[in-house]
Amino acid sequence: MSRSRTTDKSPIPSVWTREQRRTDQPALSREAIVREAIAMLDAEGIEALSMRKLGSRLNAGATSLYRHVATKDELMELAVDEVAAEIHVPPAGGPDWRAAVTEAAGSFRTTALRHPWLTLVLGQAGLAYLGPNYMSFSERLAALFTAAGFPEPSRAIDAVFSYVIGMSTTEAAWLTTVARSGETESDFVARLLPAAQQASAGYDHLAAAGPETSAQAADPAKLRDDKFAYGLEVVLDGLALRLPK
Amino acid sequence: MSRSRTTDKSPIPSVWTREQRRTDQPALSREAIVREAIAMLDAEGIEALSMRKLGSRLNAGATSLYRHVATKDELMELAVDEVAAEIHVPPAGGPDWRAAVTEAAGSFRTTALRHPWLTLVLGQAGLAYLGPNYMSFSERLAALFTAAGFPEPSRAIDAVFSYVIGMSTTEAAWLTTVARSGETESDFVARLLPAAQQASAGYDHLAAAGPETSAQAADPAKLRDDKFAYGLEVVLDGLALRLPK
DNA sequence: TCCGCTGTGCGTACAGTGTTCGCATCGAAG
DNA sequence: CTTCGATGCGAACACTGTACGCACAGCGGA
Repeated sequence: MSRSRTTDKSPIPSVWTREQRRTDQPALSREAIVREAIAMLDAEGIEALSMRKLGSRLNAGATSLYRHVATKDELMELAVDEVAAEIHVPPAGGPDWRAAVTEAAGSFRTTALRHPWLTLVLGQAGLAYLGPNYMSFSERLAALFTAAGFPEPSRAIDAVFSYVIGMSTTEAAWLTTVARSGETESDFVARLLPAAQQASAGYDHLAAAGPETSAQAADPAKLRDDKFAYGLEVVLDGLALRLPK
Repeated sequence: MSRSRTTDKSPIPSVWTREQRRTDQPALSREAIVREAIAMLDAEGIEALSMRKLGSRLNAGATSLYRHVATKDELMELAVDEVAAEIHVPPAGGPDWRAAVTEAAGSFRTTALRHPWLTLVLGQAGLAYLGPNYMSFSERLAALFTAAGFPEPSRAIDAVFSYVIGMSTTEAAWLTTVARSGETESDFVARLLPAAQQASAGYDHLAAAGPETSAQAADPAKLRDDKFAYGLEVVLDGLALRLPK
């Protein structure tokens, strides 16, 4: 049933078969494990990832994974760092620092929404930000903000990216709940609307201020984009005031 | 071993004994369960909470809890809402909206740091923000921002509190890792310093911009306070620009 | 050719987890 | 006294992460 790399005590040990194995079933390796884990996390969510399922996806036993990864937590940190490589940060020194930061922030957000488990792990993670890709992400940010002329670049970065992380976390949680419902975001919003309105009955200011009008159920994704952009502009405006003129 | 409300088929059923039971061992109730769950979460962290342990803490079997709570996830949402009541929001209409928002933001942060599992659950939560306490928290915020004169109060709230949530999540994750180490924050920082410096070797801007100088290991808590306050000022400055003058 | 050695896979097992089910018990209502 | 709905709970199910020890493959040296 469970078969390892060798099909069955290969009768004719030739270079061909061995080559084929190498590419066809690339053995168990840290990279392959992390890659497959990310695929599972993206497809089925964080609570669906178990070492046993991951193992059988790789045609391996669950405990074989532990030869390449110390623990499941470590695997999660590796996954975080792998995904951190997807975040794009424009080169430092460009003419328009706001555009560059906006690009980096947006790239973080889309990455976090593409991998909705990212923020969850970041919220638990021991020291996920010590991984090479996350470090290089931080380094490029530092370069960007330093070149922009901020006297305390790390404080500026923390301000912007705390906002970005907070918003992305909230959005990712929302999208996960939507996904679990099996509906489209619009349908889910429409179905949730009465409950939300009932829950906010008696809260005058919430009802007046809230965006829970049915007109906006039309394109919730655009609404989220706008909300993110708005808050980001707010933070960047606040930061601009601190730039030595 | 495990004993229920009745000590042992009480021989003399009197009002006294019954009264005593009522107050002494307040039976299993949703409130008691949630309260004890929060105590466990605060004391031992989110991964230490299991239905069995919680049950035995309440002198009850694990499965008895399910009479009062549908599922563990639901219990977590109840815990979140319970804790949301601790967040203080000043009354709307005061003369200094910045001070009021600063107070609310700070109260959210200290609550999140007092219950480091809060942000974790918020990041997973289906619709935790529909609980009564969280709703009333949102309502008071809406009142505050509306009275301050913001044309789009919900956007302003989202901007500020995305920042607050992001920063609090990061801090809570950090504090959890520190707590797991069993050391004080200062000691942990000191011990981590060489590793961090080695990890950032070769990253020029990180080394220059980062706060990883040993001088600051002295009072890390104050450093965090300052960082939070700084970012909050940034966001509030950006928001102030949008206030109709 | 054989011998060990090292690295890798995995079957088994352990101590837990959330949750379901059916039975026992109990206080109050009729 | 009987009946009934609410409550507690022991046993069980299907999982989980992971430690341990055995099996075997490939390899460098004798």
